Amino acid sequence: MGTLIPARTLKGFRDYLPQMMIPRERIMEIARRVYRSYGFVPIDTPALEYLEILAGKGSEETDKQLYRFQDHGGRWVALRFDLTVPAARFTAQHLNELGTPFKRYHIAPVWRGENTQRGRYREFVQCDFDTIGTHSLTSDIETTLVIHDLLRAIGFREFTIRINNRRVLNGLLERLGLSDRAVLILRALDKWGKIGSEGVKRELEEVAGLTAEQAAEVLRLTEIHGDMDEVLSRAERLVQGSAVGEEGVAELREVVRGAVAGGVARECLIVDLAIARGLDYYTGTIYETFLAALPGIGSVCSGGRYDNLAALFTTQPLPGVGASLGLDRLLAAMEELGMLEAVSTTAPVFIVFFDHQHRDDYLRLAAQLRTAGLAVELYPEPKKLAQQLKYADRRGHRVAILIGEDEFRKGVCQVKDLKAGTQSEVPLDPQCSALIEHLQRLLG
RNA sequence: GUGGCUGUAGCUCAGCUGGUUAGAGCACCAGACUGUGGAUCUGGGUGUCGCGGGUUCGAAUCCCGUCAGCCACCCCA
Repeated sequence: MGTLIPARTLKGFRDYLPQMMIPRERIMEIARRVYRSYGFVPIDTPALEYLEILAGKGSEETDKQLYRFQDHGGRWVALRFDLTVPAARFTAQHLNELGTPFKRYHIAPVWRGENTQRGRYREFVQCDFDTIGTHSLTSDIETTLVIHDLLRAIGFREFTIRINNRRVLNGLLERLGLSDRAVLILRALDKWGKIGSEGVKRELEEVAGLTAEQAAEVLRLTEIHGDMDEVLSRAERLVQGSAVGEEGVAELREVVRGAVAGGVARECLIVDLAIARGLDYYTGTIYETFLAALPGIGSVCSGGRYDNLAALFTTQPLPGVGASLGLDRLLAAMEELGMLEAVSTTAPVFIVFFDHQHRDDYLRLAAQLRTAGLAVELYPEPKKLAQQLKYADRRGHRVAILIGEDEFRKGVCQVKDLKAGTQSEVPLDPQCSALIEHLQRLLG
């Protein structure tokens, strides 16, 4: 008798049980459907890349979080920490076959060796979509529309897409002569929602070394709230004199107007001059999306515009814009909000197994129903009826079909609605057309 | 990565300052009910007290280490 190996998973890595995997796949399917409805096309890339492809591409922080090691051939390799850098490499490598603008989506796991927390894992799935190879703000607008459609399709009504433009921030900092400290300032500013004006002011002065007057100027960004048009005009005054800043405000105005014209509900869209996060490569529009019911979990869909994604891989400039839905974080939120139905079956129809003599009949019936597009599970053995029904009920099957000796003799079947508890007798013709019709009506 | 909290049954937890065979509710399994689930009743504990070591006559309880989860920082999806 050997020693058992403890069954366990690594910190930040998880198993997915059916009741988790079913909604997970459902959301991935929704994301695919929404992306495709805008003409985005799927791609995939390897999980593992040459280290030099990934190292130093995000921020200092993502560099630290990079899983890296030598492979069996002595090559230095790393697991991708996002899908954007691999997309840059991919686009540079296949540019001639792709042509621009290139709209791709990519749903795949990424890895970051950081400390874990609720909604924060070391392996998680991102659902990216990007439009590469165009400067047009139409694509920024479309990105907003996709985020909006996506969250609505998943079932959210109350969420806010916070939108800003890096140029607005850069313009303001330029005007204040603080461009060299942009990173520190944006980092401090970004904490506003958490530590408040006083906290940000302190950090601006102590960490970024701003004077009290400069800090106050920067903080004015956070004081601008309310109506979008009002926010935009005030932003305009704030950056007055800076060409970059004025350009940023103009872009922001155009994107917001376009998004509303394209169908984004006004209450879902907020111009928030204080959002600054995102990886260092963003240069224009930036997006963050928060759930009204659970803002604490962080942004569930972030992104932005970058001027030159693939500068390190090709001399050809490749601007682009896109965003990424954090599937695992979103699911953690939905679980906390009780939005996940406890279903652990993928087949709405359940066939009770009465009698071994009739196995072929059950198999034939199941096949006919599947041909009609219905997902059907046949219980594998003639256990007690009560147990089979209990099993079907627990799993979340919607209807059970009962055919025993009596039914076979009469040429009918019992169709039991497991949710309503009602049952009706349906004739069994050779094509099962009456049954199929009945089931389709029952299942909507 | 830094600091803190937690870890007892499938789940939520109780188990006082160390003391005999480790408990509750829910869930689960079996039966009452060999053709009707969610209800009721009866029966069943389903457990390496996360793991390893130490202190002790004796450890779920105290100490150290480790693994994991959570919280804050950091950063981010």
